[in-house]
Amino acid sequence: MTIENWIDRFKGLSSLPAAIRDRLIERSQIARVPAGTMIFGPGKSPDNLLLLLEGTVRVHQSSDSGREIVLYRVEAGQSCVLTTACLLAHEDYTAQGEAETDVVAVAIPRAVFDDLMAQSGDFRSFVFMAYSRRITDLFRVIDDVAFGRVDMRLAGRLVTLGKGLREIKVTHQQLATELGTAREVVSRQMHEFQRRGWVAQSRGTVVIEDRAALEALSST
Amino acid sequence: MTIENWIDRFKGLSSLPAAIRDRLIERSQIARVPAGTMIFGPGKSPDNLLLLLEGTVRVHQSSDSGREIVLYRVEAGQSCVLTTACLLAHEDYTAQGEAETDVVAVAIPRAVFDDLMAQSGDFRSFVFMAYSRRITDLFRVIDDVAFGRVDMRLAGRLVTLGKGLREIKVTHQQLATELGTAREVVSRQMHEFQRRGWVAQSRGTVVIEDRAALEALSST
DNA sequence: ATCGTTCGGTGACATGGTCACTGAGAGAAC
DNA sequence: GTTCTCTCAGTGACCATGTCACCGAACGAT
Repeated sequence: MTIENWIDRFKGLSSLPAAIRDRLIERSQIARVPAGTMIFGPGKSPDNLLLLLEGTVRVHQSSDSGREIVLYRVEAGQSCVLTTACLLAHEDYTAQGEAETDVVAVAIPRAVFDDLMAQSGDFRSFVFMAYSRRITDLFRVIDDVAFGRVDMRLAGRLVTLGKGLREIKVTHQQLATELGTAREVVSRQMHEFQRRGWVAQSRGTVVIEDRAALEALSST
Repeated sequence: MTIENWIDRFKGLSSLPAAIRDRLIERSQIARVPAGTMIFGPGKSPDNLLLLLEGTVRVHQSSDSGREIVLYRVEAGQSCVLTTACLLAHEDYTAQGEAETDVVAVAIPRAVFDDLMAQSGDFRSFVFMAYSRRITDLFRVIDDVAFGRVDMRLAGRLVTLGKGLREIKVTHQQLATELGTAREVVSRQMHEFQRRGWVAQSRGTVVIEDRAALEALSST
């Protein structure tokens, strides 16, 4: 699949009529963003809707006190759609989005987005479906933070961050940010996981020794 | 203002062209819902977009363990817009909306909503503006729950629930649900507020004795 | 090899959540 | 009015989590 055929990488867009597809391809641009770039954030509202072709965007929120929490990730094949509310409503979010890896994305200008919303029911469905997904993510975060236990959440996060690999490059501080907790709390839990033989650790890396045990704990 | 002129009660809708306004009025219905009714929730996705004319809808989330947290309130002049994502994406939310008072609302059927999204840029702006507001609310909840202190949050909630009145009809359990915490925690904090002379309590009611002190604490 | 920085470990303490139980208040039933 | 019952609030003990202060180990740069 060439990069020009990017539309078919988005499930909800492949059913668009040919005329709309052509306009979309013609009026949008491919953007390449290096890892670490802040894509949107306080005082930096994006003027495009991004559809990710490669890489991931991590969206997180920082508190005044310096603690942070990861809200969700935008993966390849998904869109930064919550920013469109911001984009169209001229309102600033306190959340910020950062390229976690090098990112390749389709940038759809605001005016084109608005046209498509007007002209295509399929595009509207695509957008609302993406909204639905993100809002569900946010509900999940609220549930976890308000009612979840740190050990379960940490175990689950290790499994998903591991993506099936044995070794994860991540610091305790980064894990704390994932969960919205403090580094010391992660250190203590990781120590306990290590004691049980579920993980092995060295500076900046975690090795998963017993994925099943972590999964079991995370779904208690 | 008669109830037929409800459109002008919604800031973002009053600029709609006359033709659209007429269609909207013609194809929507006024719904009256008694206090306590569950308007949407797990397994009950609404098939209308509701615009509130009178009353308030409280949207909250329940955990498996029985604890609950209030996510936001929809007031008169606002819309239950997050449910439209659900409505159009056929996806169930875990959150539920409940009429907190008797509610009078305009019910816009799904098909009409979709037509309006296609035909009116002003309507699209209205919808995205409402989204933006709700999502900002959710970010705020996450920030509070993850990083906030309960004494500050409780003080703030007492002030807003009080709406300027001296006396609030609310139980400790209800206050706990507002904040997503446990009743005992609220009882202890209320005891402390009482000791400081900021509130007086009796069964099921709280009297605010020193609003300024509560406000000061809530914005520490 | 040394220095400076980042990362992780740890103890003491404060805050918040859970559990088990108590008694007080208010309306219903008698 | 008295009693019964149910909801609401208070409390102590304990556990989980967050904060603070500080330490040493690991690593990269020079």
